[in-house]
Amino acid sequence: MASWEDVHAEVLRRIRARDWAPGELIPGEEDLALEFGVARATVNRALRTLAEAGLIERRRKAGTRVAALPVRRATLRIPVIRQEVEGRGQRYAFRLLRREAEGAPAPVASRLEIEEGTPLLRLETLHLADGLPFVFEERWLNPLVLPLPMPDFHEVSANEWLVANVPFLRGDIAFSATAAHAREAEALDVAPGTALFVTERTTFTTGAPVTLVRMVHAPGYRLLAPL
Amino acid sequence: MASWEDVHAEVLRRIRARDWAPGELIPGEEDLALEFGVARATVNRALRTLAEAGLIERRRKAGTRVAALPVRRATLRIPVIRQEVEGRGQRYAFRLLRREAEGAPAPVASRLEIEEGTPLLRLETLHLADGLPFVFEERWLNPLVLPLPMPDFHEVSANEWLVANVPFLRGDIAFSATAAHAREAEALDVAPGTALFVTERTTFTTGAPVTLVRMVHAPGYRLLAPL
DNA sequence: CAGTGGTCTAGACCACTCG
DNA sequence: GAGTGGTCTAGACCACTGG
Repeated sequence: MASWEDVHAEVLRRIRARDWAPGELIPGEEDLALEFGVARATVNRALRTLAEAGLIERRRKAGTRVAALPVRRATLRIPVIRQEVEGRGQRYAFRLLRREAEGAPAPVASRLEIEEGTPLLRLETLHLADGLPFVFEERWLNPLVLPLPMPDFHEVSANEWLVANVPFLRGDIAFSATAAHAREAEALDVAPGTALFVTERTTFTTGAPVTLVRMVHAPGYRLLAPL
Repeated sequence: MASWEDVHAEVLRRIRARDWAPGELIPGEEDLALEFGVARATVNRALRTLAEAGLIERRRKAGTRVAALPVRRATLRIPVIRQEVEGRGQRYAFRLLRREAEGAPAPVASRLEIEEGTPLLRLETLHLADGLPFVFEERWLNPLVLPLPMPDFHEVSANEWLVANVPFLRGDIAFSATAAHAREAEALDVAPGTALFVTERTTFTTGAPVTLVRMVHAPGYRLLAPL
């Protein structure tokens, strides 16, 4: 009866039971430590975890309050595609459809924060699950930041090689819906205009972009996260 | 030069610089504490944070390894729709389009883990940003778990009232793409078949379901998260 | 300027799991 | 069985910020 998880559970219970209402100030760490018979550090750990989950808000001097409108946080796990496919019990394979040097077109340059026309490596890859199209990937790579030797991406997918070999400092990921255009429709073997789920990622190292990738998923794809 | 964030930064640097390669065992907490001149608890905090981010893997007795294929974790912030709209600097409004008691159809019953035909409250809401359709929401509510007095959802949106008034134990959130069917197309004022981004959430308290909600976003919607 | 959370320390015991 | 991470404690100092 003295672990931070016990404290966490009890505080959570009181919030849910509305013993402590939304917006209300709850007792300080010192008081709770005394009440639960634990060290203050233990209470701190429990409350910090609750704050990270968005359920309470903490400010020095002002104390700790139950969040009025808790902003839920969901954590997405983003594995490499091979692991995602194998995790479903399916056989993974991929085909490199295209690989060529090309100057950055305007929309790509803008997203990667570089000049239009900067030399990039353009890859198109089709990922397969049990032999069926799973994801169509269109990728722009900055050759300047890639460690050598760089593979030709026929043996190892760019997706996996990058994750294992090119660290990045910052990046973002965006999800959206799109109507399949001709090339995507052909690759995924669906009718043009089909509604598809899209994942786009940009990553950067210090100052320089690493890659921009757009992954268009086969119909029926769902991205699921616990709340 | 002695905070857990310093240790965190230095370990991260070594991983990125490949001083410690993927899959490799790194020194134990005791050793690192000695090297950095801090207490073991400080090292522990730094390494625990890195493990939560998926960059290292820790096991008792086995030690700590650099993740071979780091499974990136992205944290999504999921605010209520009003906050999302206002956060864009737009004016929020909503219209309750439908509100009626109805038995759970099979797909809904299945997702909520209840019997088909169980009495539920069905709501349809259109959320507006600057007067334009933003999200079309179709919601199934379990009236049994709702605290009284229950509003009629004309003044307060179900979205917001639930977040503030009905705690839940577990739930999940899923994202996908869909082709707008007739009712969604009409509500959002788009052509039927338009590719739209969909968010679906289910939430449960102890044993009982709280709500199932499907939110169809207007075209162009992107869900963005830092990596 | 004083109260609250944020963090650090040194030491200890425990839990898990590899060999 | 022994080594490693997981956690707890008691005490201390610090940083931020509200009144």
